[in-house]
Amino acid sequence: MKQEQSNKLLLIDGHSILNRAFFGLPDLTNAAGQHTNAVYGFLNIMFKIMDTEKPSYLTVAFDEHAPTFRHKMFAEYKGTRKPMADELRQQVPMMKQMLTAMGITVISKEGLEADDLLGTMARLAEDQGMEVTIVSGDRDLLQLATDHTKISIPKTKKTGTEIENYYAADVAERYLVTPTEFIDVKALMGDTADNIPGVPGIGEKTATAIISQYHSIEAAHEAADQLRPPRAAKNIVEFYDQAVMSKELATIEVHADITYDLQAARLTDIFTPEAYALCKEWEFKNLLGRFQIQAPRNVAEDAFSQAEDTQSLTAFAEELAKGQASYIGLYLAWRQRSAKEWEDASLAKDGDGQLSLFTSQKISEDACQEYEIYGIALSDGEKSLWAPMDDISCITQVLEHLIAQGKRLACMNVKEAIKICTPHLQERFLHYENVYDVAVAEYLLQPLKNTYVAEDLASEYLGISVPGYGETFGKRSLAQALEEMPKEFCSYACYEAYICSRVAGMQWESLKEKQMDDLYRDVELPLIFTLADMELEGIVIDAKALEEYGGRLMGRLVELEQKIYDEAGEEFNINSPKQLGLILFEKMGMPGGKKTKTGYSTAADVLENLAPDYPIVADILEYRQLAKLKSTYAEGLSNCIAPDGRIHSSFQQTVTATGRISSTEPNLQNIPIRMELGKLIRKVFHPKDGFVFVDADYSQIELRVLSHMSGDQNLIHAFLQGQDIHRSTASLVFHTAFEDVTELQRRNAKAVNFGIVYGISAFGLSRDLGISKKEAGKYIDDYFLAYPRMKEFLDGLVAEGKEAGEVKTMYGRIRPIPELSSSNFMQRQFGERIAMNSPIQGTAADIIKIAMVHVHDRLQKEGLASRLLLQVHDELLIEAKEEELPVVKKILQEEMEGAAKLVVPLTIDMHTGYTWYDAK
DNA sequence: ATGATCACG
DNA sequence: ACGTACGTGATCATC
Repeated sequence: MKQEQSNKLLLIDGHSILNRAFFGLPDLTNAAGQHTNAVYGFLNIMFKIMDTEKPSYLTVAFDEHAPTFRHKMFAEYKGTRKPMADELRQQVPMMKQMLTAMGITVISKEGLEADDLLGTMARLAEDQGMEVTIVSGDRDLLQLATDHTKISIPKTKKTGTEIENYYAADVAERYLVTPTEFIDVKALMGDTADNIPGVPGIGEKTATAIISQYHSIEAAHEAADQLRPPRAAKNIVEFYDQAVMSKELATIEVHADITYDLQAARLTDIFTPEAYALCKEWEFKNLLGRFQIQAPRNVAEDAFSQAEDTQSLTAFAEELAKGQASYIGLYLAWRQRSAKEWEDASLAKDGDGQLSLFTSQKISEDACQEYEIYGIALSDGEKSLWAPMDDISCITQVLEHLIAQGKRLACMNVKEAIKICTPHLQERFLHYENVYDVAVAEYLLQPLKNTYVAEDLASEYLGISVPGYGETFGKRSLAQALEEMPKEFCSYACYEAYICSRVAGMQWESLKEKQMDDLYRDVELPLIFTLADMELEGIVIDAKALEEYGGRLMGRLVELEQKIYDEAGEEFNINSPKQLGLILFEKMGMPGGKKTKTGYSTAADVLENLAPDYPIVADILEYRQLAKLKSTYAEGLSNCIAPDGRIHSSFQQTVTATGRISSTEPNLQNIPIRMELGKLIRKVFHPKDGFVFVDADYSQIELRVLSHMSGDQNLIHAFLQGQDIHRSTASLVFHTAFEDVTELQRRNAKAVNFGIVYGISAFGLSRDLGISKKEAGKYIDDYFLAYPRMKEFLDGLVAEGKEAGEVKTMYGRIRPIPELSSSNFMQRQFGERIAMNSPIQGTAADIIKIAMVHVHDRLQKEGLASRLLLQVHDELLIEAKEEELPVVKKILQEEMEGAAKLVVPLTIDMHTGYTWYDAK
């Protein structure tokens, strides 16, 4: 950023602004669990002022010891003096680190408050003819305002940050006293937060009135007999010494004994690579745009060579193969066609008879049909190379060659590489041993990150800054980027390969340190292959049946819509919660269950309470249900059917905080089952000809995991006896003989069991059961009496979470919990529930992942045609060849139940059928 | 882009 | 005094 020459000095009251930012912004944390909101807010305020002021000099002043600046900070915070919040304290050194990285002068001095530093520097600078701006959230600084020193006070408002500016004249206008007199006003009225006693009985109004007339405490004292409120007059005399002392305390030092080298505070470019790296690390994505940094040159640009043809690529690859590097970074560029493009392609080809290209058979023969390949980047951790290439066989040739040399391929997305490189019927040349997924490994180390991209890894592991895809290419697709910015594209691809190759080894060491190397090697990495095959396989959908289903919904929806309009007396958008709320609660005057920030809540549980009294509500509920089924499932699924007649959902391995996998485009993990009408959707999921579905789901896996991890004998006993677990809980909690447990008792006990797994809270349980919080609390107490080890275990998890900042599953998967160190009670409470839930949910997730890998590998090893298609958290769906049915069932039973050795047995329920509906 | 709602485990 | 059950993703409306 080019600085205009000016004689402007910007001074920032560091702690004050940091504090402002901290309380003005919601708690932000980065993936590493660091709190960042204050630093982020500070930078925003600083940039905003710099943009308008364009100063040539800048200095930030801090108090020497953070706790000594306690004062005004918490004055606005209910007047109580708490220790500085931990989340804020942590950010003080971070802020200084950022400022230092930006080359900004940071000043602090033992025994001096920031106020005194600011005052002194301002005077020094003004004496040298500078224009000074002091930024602070503290109005006490107004006493420093002159004709050449401006006090800027940022205000965080809804619309953004607004800044109030005060020169001496502005102070006089706003407060009716001069900046110097402002001291006397404060001395009279006092300030508890600052330990300034003031004069009793004199508040802001009286103080201002007195000083604006007499201009100083001394003068007011002399004229005490004329002072207006008699009580003030009396007290000014009686407490005169105290008033004088207060004035001394309130006065900011402007001649402090410091050396301040103005020239050293001259601004150069603050957008340095170091600052950029910090912005990346702390995830200040909005600020990155301010940095002009292009691909940094510290990775030796000239090391990148560009190959135009396959031959030179092969030559380079051979060269790489001879090298010593144990990891070869790999970056495959691909673009998955959208459903729309498939549609267009099919239509276009329809006329000239090439539709067969997109039939199911063709695709299963050569899954690469799905991709457009643009090229490949390779790196050995020193040199990198990008080779444009659209023929997958050239790529596989090179990779096979590298693998034959014993190299390991490290890349950002092994699953896609597998899908691209491994046509179904060919023997797979990518194996567990010769690939390494940098993103999946990073997910284990930092499971809370939103994205796993090379540039973040570069700054974390290598300390270098690389622009992200969007920074260079904006919203361009890969194809557009390659077309319009070939040079940058080359650089980008090369960097990605370079980073993967460099990071892999370091990351592996981190995994070992954190004792997650086994988890990675034995579970997550093999799982990549399992998921790739599941995605390639897809699941057959009966498109016609799906359309009929949608049609049926449509018919009823039209009826309901009209009925609702009639009942409401007008037409409106039933899908709009806002409009619906107005109709129900204002126009029709229903008793307002008020909720949500934006207005009335119209959520199902609210409407259900109204349904018995208002027929329209029942219709709306039915309408909602049908609309959901139609848009999300009937239409949503239909849009995802590939030309092969199947749906190829994506399974995400780096998304959830607990270690579960998730499913997208479409989500096949939330297909309706609870309501019969929704469950019917499952009839459109078919096995292919000659195959049959086998669906196996774990029975109570989370409670079994809990019984194992807690070691509670009562829970273990129930599982060992094969008892109905909710009935058993009811029996123990309600002191009822097992056989005499009522349905209601069982239902309540079931809710309690859920509560335990979720991280119990009386409120949550009471809401779920529709009972009072007190009753719910009693249930919980009784539960812990019945299961003595359970409280100990759950408290232990919370303690562990607080101690280590993270909790672990049985297999060592970690879940950081920054919420536990929050000063916000609710946040902390949330953290405690996470600490209780994550090890349980996560261990169950680990176990089914192990089962998936084992099932997948056995199907493969035993040469079966049956395939694993879906995972739904505690359930696996297999498409089994009919002849293989017995062996498939055996495999499922053995591998799912044998996936973990717990003190209680793991059991599954299994069903077969010719639709997913029938297999449940 | 965000919030509300609702589908699943 | 506060205001909550844990984990996801898709859709629609609204900003």
